[in-house]
Amino acid sequence: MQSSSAISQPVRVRFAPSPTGYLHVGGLRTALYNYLFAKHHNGKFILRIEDTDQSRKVEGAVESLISALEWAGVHYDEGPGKDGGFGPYVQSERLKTYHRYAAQLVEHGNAYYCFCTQQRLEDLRERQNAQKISPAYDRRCRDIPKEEAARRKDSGESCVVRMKVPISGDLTFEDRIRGKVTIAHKVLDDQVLIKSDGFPTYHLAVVVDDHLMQISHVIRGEEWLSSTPKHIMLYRYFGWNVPQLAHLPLLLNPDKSKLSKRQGDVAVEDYRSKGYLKEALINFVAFLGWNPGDEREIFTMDELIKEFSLERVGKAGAVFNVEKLNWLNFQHLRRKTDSEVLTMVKEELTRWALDNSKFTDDYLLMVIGAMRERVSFAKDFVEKSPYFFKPPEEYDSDVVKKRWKPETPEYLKKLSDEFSQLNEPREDEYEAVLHRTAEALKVKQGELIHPLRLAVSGMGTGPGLYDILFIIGKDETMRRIRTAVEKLTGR
RNA sequence: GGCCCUAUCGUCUAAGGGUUAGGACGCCGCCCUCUCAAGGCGGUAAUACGGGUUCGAAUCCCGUUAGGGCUACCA
Repeated sequence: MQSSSAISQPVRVRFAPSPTGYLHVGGLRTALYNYLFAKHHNGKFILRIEDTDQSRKVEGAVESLISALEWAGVHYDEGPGKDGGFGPYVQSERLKTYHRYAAQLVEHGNAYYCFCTQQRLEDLRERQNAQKISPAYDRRCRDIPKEEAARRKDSGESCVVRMKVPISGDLTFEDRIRGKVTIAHKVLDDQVLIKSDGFPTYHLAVVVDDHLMQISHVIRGEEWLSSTPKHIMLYRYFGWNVPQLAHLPLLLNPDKSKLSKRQGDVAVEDYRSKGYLKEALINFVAFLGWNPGDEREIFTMDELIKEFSLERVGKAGAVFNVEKLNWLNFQHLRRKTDSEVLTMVKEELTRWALDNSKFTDDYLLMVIGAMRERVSFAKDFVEKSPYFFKPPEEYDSDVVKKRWKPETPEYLKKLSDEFSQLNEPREDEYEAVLHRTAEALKVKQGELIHPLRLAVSGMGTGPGLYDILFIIGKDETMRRIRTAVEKLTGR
């Protein structure tokens, strides 16, 4: 159906969400694939709002959709607020257009007015279910003479527009991901195109808009695969070229059901607020159903644009697995420059209501250097090593049990005395002193290192002890030793 | 129920007739080491099942099973 000239047609793709709430991670992936495909081919990525269902409209949903996309770096070239000559990009603002094309369909005998009440339709469906036959419209209004239908419509009788589906035969189309798909006409319903409230259904609006907006490739979720034949039929009725089609596999819960709330977070905003990097989320979501064909795993947006192709998109649904997302977050976080991390750590300190101004950039940079290899999230700098920002308030009881012995206070006091002799010591000077002290005490270094770590940090894990001491400084070290000895002696 | 789609380690996936079925996450072990990480090395674990086609099948065909989607005046 596509002539060879269609190949040189500029690439124009769209993401067309309904404004019914937040942006779902599945939606993010669909948007991302469209975006990557567009950018890879120097094409345009268009955002279109499909708000044809008045009852599901949610206030503020468009704004939250756009802000999530922008945050993720999936920027649209055309869409609400960015007219590229094909607007408006909100379907509720295009009602007249849909009516015009629906009228054309009726005119040509490819659609008809249907006056059946919703009550009759319900009864019909009930009867069909009882008889165990597939529920479908019985086409009662299909053969009402045009003049009569027009008269009834003009007299104000409530009606919808339905498309005429051929009774027999079948329809085959080519999907870029799934290959040939065939469906028999007889299992297709005479789909409603214009609802009685005057709004179009998805099926009419999507075809009209994709054509008018010169969409070259329709890349969308698999849930649309079974209604695609109806869309193709409409393209044919209108005499339009069908865009290339690509139906993406779905994103799944761990139990393989369709990804949903209840089983974890599904909103992009949830991941954003949990501290995930957009780079990680994008990288992760891109790999749910696509891979570059080699063993590289860490990709930036630009690299994804460079490598992306529909040919390498898989067919099977993919489980959204947070473990791997966490690992990717770690990978992307460690690729950030120190100054980028610095900005993030400052934000975290503010969030934790810790006095930001108390710490110089140089100080924070030292903390970052010490913790970089140990954190997956920016918030970990504060959560995993709070001792860089305030003295320990308590001491890990397991570590106390294991490392704090009756003679420990005496050792630490001795160490503290030795430290007091030092003048702005560096890491290796602390180390040398500890080494000497251990020898003098005739104990192994571990007898000092572990309790000292506990005393200054309250915990048993973290960066090298001497790094910690250097960062918090001599005075603070001695202060913390004193406090620990007081609190942990004679428990 | 009907129609459509899908099926490789627990998870994401590579291998599009010939491989010891590869990589990554996770998990386990070892090395490194003051702890925890990071890093290095190693291990665990898969072609849903049954038939064909073929010298040869994860790969092609058919069936079964399982999962998913659709079946609205929702998208």
